Amino acid sequence: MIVIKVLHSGPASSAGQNRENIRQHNLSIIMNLLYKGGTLARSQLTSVTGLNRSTISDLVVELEELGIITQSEAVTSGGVGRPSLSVSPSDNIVAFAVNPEIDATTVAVVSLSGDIVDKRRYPTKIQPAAQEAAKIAGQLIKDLIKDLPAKTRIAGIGVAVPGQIRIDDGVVRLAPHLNWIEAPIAAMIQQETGLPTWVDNDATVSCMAERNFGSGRGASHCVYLFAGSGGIGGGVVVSGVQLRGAAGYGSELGHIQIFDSKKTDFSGLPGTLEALVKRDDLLESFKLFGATDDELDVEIANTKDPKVIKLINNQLDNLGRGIGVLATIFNPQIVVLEGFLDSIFKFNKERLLASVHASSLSSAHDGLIVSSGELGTKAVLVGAAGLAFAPLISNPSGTEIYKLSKVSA
Amino acid sequence: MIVIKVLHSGPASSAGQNRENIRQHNLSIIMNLLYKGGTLARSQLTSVTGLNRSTISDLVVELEELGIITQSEAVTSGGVGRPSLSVSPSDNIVAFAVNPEIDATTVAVVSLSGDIVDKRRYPTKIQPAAQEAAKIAGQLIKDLIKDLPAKTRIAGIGVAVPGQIRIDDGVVRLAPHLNWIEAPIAAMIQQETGLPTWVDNDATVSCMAERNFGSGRGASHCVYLFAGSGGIGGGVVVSGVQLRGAAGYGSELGHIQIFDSKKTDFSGLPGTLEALVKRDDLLESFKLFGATDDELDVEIANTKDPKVIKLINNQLDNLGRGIGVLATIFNPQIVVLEGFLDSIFKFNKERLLASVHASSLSSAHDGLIVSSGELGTKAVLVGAAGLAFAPLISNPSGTEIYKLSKVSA
DNA sequence: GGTATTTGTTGCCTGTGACAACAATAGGGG
DNA sequence: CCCCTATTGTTGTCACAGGCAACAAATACC
Repeated sequence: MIVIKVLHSGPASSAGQNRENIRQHNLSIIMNLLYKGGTLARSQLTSVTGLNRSTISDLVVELEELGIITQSEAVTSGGVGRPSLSVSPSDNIVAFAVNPEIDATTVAVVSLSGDIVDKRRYPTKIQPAAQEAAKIAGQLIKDLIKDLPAKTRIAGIGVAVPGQIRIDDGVVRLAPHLNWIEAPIAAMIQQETGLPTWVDNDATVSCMAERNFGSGRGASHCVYLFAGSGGIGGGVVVSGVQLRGAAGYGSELGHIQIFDSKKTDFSGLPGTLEALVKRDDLLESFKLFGATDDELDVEIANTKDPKVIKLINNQLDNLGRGIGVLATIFNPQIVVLEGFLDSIFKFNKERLLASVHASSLSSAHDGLIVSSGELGTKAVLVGAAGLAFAPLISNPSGTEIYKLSKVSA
Repeated sequence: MIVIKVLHSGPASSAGQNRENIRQHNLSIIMNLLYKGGTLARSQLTSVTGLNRSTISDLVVELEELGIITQSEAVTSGGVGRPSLSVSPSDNIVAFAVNPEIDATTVAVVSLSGDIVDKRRYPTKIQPAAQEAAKIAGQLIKDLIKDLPAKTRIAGIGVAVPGQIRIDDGVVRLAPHLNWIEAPIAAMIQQETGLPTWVDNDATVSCMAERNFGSGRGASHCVYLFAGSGGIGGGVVVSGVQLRGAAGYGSELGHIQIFDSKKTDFSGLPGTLEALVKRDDLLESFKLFGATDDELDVEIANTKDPKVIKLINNQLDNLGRGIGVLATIFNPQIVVLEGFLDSIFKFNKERLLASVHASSLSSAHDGLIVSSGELGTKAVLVGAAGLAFAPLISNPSGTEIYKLSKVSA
């Protein structure tokens, strides 16, 4: 039996545990392991959960009957004794991931095992209004459904928005780059499709994706920094749980003030990480306006211009300071960098690490890993889909899953 | 039944829940509620936990037989129907709190309900070595035991140290002001007393005390900032759980860099909160070397010297910036200030709040409460005792409690 | 004093995981 | 090739803990 170390803090919830909760909890534990781990042997489930063989058997059969996992005799090879059955998340369960951006809205079909099955991107000339984005998403989802096998079932829709989200009711409080204010995007998309929809911040869901499937796999404490055309977003995992804050507006890591500078970020705050590590500054130095992240990445990797190098180094120093502050606060196992932050990191890793070390206590940065994201642009889509899978994972037997016909409008 | 909202993050632990765990969990839930809430009616326990009346009855009887709670017919008055029985943590269960400081080592007897029953302070001319502090603590504990009722039972010893702690083995990695390095203080005190001993950072335990019994009562997200002669320490509660970091060295909030300044803190980092909000600077301006926090508090409240006021205002601006950064990251319900940070806060609350607002997004500081600590110097002792109560609370039926004779050496 | 309301108590029921025994399947050694 | 060991799946039984219903107890209100 795994001993749960609870030191001083006590249970997070005050809810009592009754019999139904146990079953639900144990089903959830298994789904969670399968979601993050992909295919696992039943014997592994037994040893990791500490539950009895017969109990695992019972639980797995129930999940199989619910149609959300599959069992196979796929030989895992090796070892004495009777080979254990393999258990996998069902390929037939998918979620839609929606990501509205300034210049396009993207929708992906993501399987329960975390793979992107299909993807559509709908470019827009200017940033879409919320209602417009919802319409685009609805249409793309209907298009995508046509190509899905008939037996596919849908967990729901997850939306990743670059802005501040009230996750309780799925309203975008403020998305400055999209120019959305108090936009009930979840309700709008639900209206278009008839499918249950959840929303969260893009960096937050990307963080969870990297934690579950990418560089941060298995980390209990993980800091994620993402930078694209919309500034710097951040996500944090603390003790395995996403940091959201009391009202859900936490982990705005781009907006922490680290220097005296009068340079302001998009929200008007001076001296913040986002103000001092700016993608636009790099684009300007390259005279590369409107470039994609990939193009910028190549430029950075190949530059020999001393002025540009000086700029990059300066940004690395500033980024290192920001990471140092976050390391001092969170003492994470890993800091994951994505977007052009990763590009400049790869340009001169030593410089960034030196800056991190100069900006934090040794206890905080000893053993700290700074790493590129593994998932790249997939992170935000896989993470958004995770929003829709969450209810299914936390309550497998009590969560509805929908047939394709639910949407055929 | 209370619905536990688990969004996207999944269970923190992968351990399965078997029958024993349920019982333990439910006993723990009740102990946790009683520890934080003091006396509660059985009917309250029923409604808060969502468990059945008969189940609560069963659980409470078991806890009573274990001798860690008491039931009484104390009338809570009011309301129709049969009056509910009152349930309270037993007064006979205590823990010892040890707090080694530069100029003295303090030991307190703290009851399970969070009251300080007795206290001894042993002044030292210079900072004590770890072994010396352990000896002092051992002696004070033996002295305190003489005055305790014979029926008293001891949960253990909690030690709060101003430094970086490896909580797994109770070793102080580094306590700069005490000049301790790799000091196994838990083992030393356990050796002196024969009682199980836990150690943690002083600000961390104080934070938990304020969260459980003080200004932060009931907050799911709470930031705590403490400043004494040993610089600025911090603690954070995230989703009801203390932030510790991967290796346990997190929440060093005094060491976050917020400005360009070349002023360094005690650890040598420039531009940190601790470097820019310095107690010594105030003492110097008052020519009040070696003053206590209480004396300093009075001086600050009554000062009319423009130069001093300018200094205080400057510190308030810096402190506000630090709080702004933390609010942006954590989006807490409350920020609790203790020590001279509280003194300058009371001197000009508006100025501090203005600085916080200027240094954070409105989403992060909307509804944010900045507050003085309620517990004052008691916080660190009550919090340290909480370390010793933690095992008892998380596993009431499986944790040993000790008689006084265990220590009589 | 009667009624409604709330809570404690008791006995019984049910769901769920543990456990033991057996079967199945693998590798290794003679 | 057979036997032994090791591991895992399966099945039936058991025990435990919480739910539930009925009743008793204690209060407020009319």
